[in-house]
Amino acid sequence: MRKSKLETADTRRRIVDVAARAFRAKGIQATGLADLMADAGLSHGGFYRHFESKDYLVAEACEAGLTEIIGKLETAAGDGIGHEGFKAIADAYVSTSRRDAPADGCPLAGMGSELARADRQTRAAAARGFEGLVDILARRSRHRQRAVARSEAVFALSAMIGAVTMARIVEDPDAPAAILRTVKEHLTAM
Amino acid sequence: MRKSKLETADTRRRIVDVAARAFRAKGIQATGLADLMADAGLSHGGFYRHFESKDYLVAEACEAGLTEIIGKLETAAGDGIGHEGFKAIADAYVSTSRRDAPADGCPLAGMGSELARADRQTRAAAARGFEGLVDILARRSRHRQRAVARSEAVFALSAMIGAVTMARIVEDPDAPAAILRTVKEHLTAM
DNA sequence: TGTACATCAGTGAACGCGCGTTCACTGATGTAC
DNA sequence: TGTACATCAGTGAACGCGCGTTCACTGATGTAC
Repeated sequence: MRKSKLETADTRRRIVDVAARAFRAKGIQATGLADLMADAGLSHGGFYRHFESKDYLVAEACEAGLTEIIGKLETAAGDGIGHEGFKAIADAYVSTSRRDAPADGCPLAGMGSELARADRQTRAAAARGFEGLVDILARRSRHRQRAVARSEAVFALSAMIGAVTMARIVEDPDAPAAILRTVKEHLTAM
Repeated sequence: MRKSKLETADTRRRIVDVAARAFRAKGIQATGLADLMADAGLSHGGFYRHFESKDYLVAEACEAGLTEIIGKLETAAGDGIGHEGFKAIADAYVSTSRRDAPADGCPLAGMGSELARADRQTRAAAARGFEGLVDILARRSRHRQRAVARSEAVFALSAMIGAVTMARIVEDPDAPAAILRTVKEHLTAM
């Protein structure tokens, strides 16, 4: 049953991908390894051929999810190097479609409060992702001074994360859209 | 062993209090009923004399935590009816001491991503709390028009929730304070 | 007000269940000659 | 290049554990007369 090195690497990648989606959509604790492995087309016993423990996978999945969303947002910004790009990123992040698809969204919004209690490696990955997001925003700020641009980016990103989190909690069908629209307006006016 | 109605009501209140603190600090799923009951000075078997299920307690604890934080923030605002009050609330919410004491903090920041996956009752309680927080901010806005004041409050609160969540994730000992400081500056400048 | 009985708050053992993790096994892949 | 053996990816059953929930029991409280 041994698989080739290529297949092995592919399997590992598949597990991380599936996990990155599931953790964002269902939460870290609520996602069992057996379900994860089944989604990746494997039985659960093989998990430990690829990862030392669930925690190690969590850290990698967190990193992968953040890399993915950063890529998507940069694509959304297009060649918008200036403030147009900033607005495009905010628009893409704080969107109803993203709210309704947490599996494809930002790990910081999808599993924020769980990340605060995760182990060091996972928190470090999340922190790097946060920095990355701050960066792609700051580079497109209206402000020339780096410190000011970064400061604005940290504020904007905090609002974006908070808004998407809240939009996913609120029950009333109109409320989430209202929260997202409101935050988006303030962000584009920055 | 039957207890008086007064004692019964007191026990129930104690369980909700203990739960409201534990859920914010350790997360909903990570908090077991047995631990909770032990913290309240009881054995776990008696839980179902007070609540139909864990989910019912979660909803009540969420409501209690939000009522508590709203009260604290109004106290922090003092008689600051105007914009001074707004700044005082932002200051109290986005503070290092609050970051380091999630049990006493805001449920929306402490268990945000778990709330997004909670049942209808809990999400409704969280939504009411969000509205309450928006209200105490909006009432102290610089803006006269109600709609504008509310819009500003939604944006500010989103940033506050996101900032505290992120400040709890980030590893580097200086970074959380930097995030909170940055967001606070932008909020007070609103 | 006093008595007899029903109620029920709290105890502690037990339940089934799903979790993360381990393990013996299989057989294709990788490697050494 | 071909052969013999070691490696190890994946399987599926099993592990101990802690979870939410149930239950028989206890005795003090509440209630009906």
